[in-house]
Amino acid sequence: MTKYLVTAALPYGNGPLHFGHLAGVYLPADIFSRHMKLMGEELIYVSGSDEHGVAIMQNAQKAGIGYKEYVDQWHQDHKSLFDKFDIEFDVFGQTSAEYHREETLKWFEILYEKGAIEKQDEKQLQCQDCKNLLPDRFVEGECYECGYENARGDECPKCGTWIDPLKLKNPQCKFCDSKNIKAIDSFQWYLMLSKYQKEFDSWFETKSSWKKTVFPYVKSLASEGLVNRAITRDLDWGIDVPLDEAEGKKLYVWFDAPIGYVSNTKKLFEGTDTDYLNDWWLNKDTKLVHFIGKDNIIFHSIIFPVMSLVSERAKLVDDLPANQYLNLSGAQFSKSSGNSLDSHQAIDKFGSDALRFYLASLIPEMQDSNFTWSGLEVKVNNELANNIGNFINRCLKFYVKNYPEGINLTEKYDFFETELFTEFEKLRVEYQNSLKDYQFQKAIKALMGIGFSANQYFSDREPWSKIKEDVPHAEVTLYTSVILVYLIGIHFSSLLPKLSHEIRAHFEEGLQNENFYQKIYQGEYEELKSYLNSNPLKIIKKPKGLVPKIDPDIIKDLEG
RNA sequence: CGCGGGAUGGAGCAGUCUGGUAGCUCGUCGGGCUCAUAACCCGAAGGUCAGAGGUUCGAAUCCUCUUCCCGCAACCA
Repeated sequence: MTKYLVTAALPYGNGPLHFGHLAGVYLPADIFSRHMKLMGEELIYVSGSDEHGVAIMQNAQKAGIGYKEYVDQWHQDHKSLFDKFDIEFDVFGQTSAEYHREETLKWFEILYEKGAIEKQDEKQLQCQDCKNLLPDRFVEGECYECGYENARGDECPKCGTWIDPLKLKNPQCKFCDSKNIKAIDSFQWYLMLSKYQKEFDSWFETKSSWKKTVFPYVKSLASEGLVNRAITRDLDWGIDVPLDEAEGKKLYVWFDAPIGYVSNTKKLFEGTDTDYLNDWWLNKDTKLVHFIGKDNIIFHSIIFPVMSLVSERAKLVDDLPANQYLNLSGAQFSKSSGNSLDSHQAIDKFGSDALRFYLASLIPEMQDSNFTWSGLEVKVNNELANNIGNFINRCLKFYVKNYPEGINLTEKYDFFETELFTEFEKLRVEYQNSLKDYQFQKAIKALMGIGFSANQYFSDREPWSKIKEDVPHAEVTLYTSVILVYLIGIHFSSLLPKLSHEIRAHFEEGLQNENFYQKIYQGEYEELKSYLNSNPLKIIKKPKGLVPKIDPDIIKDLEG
């Protein structure tokens, strides 16, 4: 039995999450996970905070608090944002936790024993005033290619040259601004990716079906030869390198971060009979899917797979549905340049249905997409509210007004034999197949199509006039439409869980039961049929507009 | 010639792998309806698919070149 191990890139515990993170990673992974679970698949959705690295150290120092305290704050902040967005992880842990350290050390030890990790000497810059070692980003100077004065230690922003920090002219320490910098002899441990080129190539060949923003890119990188990477740093925040001669060195954040997927799974099953390795990470029936943004492709397609291959503590990734970027008004989200917005404020103002709907429609599957406030207004008001929200409202209100006790028509009418139902099934299958293929735009289109068919049916049959001259005709229309409302409610549960729940809440308890509607989600209607045979279809809650429209004035304010 | 992706009606996108009279959502215009959140339904206008060349009976779709946009190696979805 195939089971699904879904991971979402560990958010870095160093700042607020923005819509790009949500639309690119957490939302698609959440929709996918909810969908597969509803389809009856065994699936876990794993993520957690990524909490090591220099950037965190710097910002914690700036904030004047301890590292652990600092990352705990962001962990809580991210968690609460995910809650508001109805992003439902099975586990959301922390890489600063002890269980993660233990798992990471196991990986290191195995890789080290197998010769995949080697010590190499290297020159490093050290500030002679503050005594800090200065890895790439912590030194600035003059580019030796183009002469640009503020080149960073890794890349010259002007000419794009990949900088060797040792060759920078007039290097300056980013910690204390001192220019008294010397190259000293040092050493680090390297992950010897180049040793595994062959194994990597033959594995990666089998992934040609990955999307074209991923496969050709990785293939071209790999064909240039896998590059060994330093996986230790001279820092005082992180996991200690478990070697005698590595005093004062920590594992580099990018080494331990992906192991976080594994360690968080371990945490999830702690105290149960489930073995996180044999039942999940090493199970050949497990399908491993990493949801990530495009910047993360190399780690998830090359580095972590090679680590897994050698350590044999994880199977290799099966699917890598990496997304492009969601931009804000045409430019990347960036707090430092002011191109940002407060995700918490936004979700508090508009709610998860509206934002999930808009962001899902913006999931940058093949190319960068663009968030705008007016886009939110247009999308939510014109599509979700006018199509779906309005159909539910017009239908339920009319129904309750005329048939407060419900209708039972099964004696003379079979909804499941109608053309409308056939059309519904076609769209439902399209919707679900698209979700399974990570094609979220297509899925939404199919879902909207159901709303359109429903409105069309309702309008064509004019129950408002038929009810005066041909009551049975009107009854069929209303009865059918209310069934559609129920079905729409069920099928929204992966995309908009709140709205879905609110729709279902209008129906009697038996229909609200999760096991009951899950069958329907899967396209099995027997139980629904027998329910309808013996019960009138009754609305138990006074209908009201479920999808409130967004006030254009609020949007104007936000854009102003 | 560093690498990868992209360029399709006013806007946002699908179609490109597996060539055969250009499709979807929104917007616009005209009509209908009044159950409903000024919502819904019907119809119309509007593009020759970044540019040039080539292959072909036929190309948005394959090939070549050009232009422009985005991203790119280790903090950043």
